[in-house]
Amino acid sequence: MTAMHQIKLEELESSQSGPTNVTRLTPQAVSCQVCDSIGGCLAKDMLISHSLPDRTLKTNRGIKAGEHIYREGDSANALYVVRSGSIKSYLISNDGEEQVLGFYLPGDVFGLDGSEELGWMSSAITLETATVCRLPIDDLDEKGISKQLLKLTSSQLLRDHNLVLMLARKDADGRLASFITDLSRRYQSRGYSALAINLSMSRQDIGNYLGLAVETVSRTLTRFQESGLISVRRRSVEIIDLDRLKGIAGAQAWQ
Amino acid sequence: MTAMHQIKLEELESSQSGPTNVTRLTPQAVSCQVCDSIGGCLAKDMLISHSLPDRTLKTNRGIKAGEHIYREGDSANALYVVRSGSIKSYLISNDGEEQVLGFYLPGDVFGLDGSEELGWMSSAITLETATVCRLPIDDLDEKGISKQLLKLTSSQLLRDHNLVLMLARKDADGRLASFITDLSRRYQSRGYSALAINLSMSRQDIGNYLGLAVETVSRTLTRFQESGLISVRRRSVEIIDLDRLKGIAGAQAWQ
DNA sequence: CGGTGTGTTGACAGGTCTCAATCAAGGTGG
DNA sequence: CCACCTTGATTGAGACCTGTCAACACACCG
Repeated sequence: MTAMHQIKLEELESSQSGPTNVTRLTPQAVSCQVCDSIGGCLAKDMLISHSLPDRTLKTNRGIKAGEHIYREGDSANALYVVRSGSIKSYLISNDGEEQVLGFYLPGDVFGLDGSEELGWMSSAITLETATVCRLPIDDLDEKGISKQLLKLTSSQLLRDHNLVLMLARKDADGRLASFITDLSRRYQSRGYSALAINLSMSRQDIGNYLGLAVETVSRTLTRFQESGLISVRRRSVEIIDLDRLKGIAGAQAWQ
Repeated sequence: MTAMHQIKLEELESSQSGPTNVTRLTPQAVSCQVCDSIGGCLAKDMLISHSLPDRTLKTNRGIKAGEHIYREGDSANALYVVRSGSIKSYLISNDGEEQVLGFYLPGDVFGLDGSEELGWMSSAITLETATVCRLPIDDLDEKGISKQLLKLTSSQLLRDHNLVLMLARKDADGRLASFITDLSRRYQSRGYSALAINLSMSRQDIGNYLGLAVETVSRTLTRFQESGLISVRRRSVEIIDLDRLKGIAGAQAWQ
């Protein structure tokens, strides 16, 4: 299982060690200290506050779109932080259907839903070229880190609870409005524009995530546009009336 | 915040220190070693494998129905294990609506969705007279326990993912069938009957949990009965055709 | 006995899914 | 360079499931 990841990383390295890597300014793996991540990094805070060795955090650059970071069942021996790009988390139910569980943006921690013994409960795949940092579990097993770990996992649980709240209580309009305003909020908190969003996921993925048919996603977005809420052209969404959109989004769990 | 719990426990103690407690064979707080819990106890395994002090685990007996174990926002300074009875976990969205997140049966660990800093993300309330064990976080912060912690939290995440899967992909029949077969499976694994279930939660709670109107819950259960799948009379459910019920329940995440 | 909370049953409207066709964009090979 | 195919996204029509509103039945309890 560990070998699988190693192979993946080696493939990446070799695929990047062509004539092009002469122009690369940063090596494939960089240390935490020199990370230029915008908007802070949970992992960095965690490492610094526990003065863990710098080797703990390795960054893998340029993972191509559609590559897996880990797969369901792999022995979960690390946590990950998104540095650039976006990641889709999903599971395959025992009847073979996919269920999208969430999307991770730069700064997000993912990979918490697994253990060495039971393996990961989900798979993680890049939606576009991405950079992720890897924190091996073995390096995290220091005294005093349990509380940090519970803080991370409870953030993930809050995320899931918001999804449950959405699926259980909202109609298609509320779900799409929540989805868009959530992306807007998260991008803004990372220093990006709050109103110009470039979707990295397909309508299929959005519908799957929100428990809606693709047709409903498409129709609802069109109706939002006709109502002057947003302007949408394929993967690019511009928010025109954020306040009204938030109103339609409605309830969420207290953050 | 911690005071709130202390008060609650003291109230419990005093409310039980009447003439009746003469007949009680066990004290209000018992140690982990003498626990007669059926079907194993995750907490016990955890304590023993890390040889934590016995004082770590205290049991609170006879919490009355409708009492809170903890509330949203309280500083999360402990994990809990159900010893008897059943617990409902829920949150209040920022528009004041309740969302039920899950039900915990004897042996289940709950209270993982919180941190000292951010507080609990949900509330936990007893659905009937219950006994729970309390594991203070401070006592869990030993070297080598991170993996155990991740195993517990990933179990909780699997639970949530199954709920998401259900809400996103299943119709009313599938949700109710899943709900019943899940209870059946969990009761069986704890040594209880797999076919005779006594629901501790109201139709309201079930509907809220499954994202359905109470009327739909009622109607669906009636239809299940008419189809010879189950026999239902108020809170007691008898499973007649478990295989067919599992067929209707359909997909779930791999356990 | 009435009151209250809980659960059941009925009628109806409406939102969403399914099935289908069409359109736009990108890639491939001749 | 263009025809062709593939994939993703949009739009339309109809059926069906589920929510809403309402009335009623049942158990529990003062």
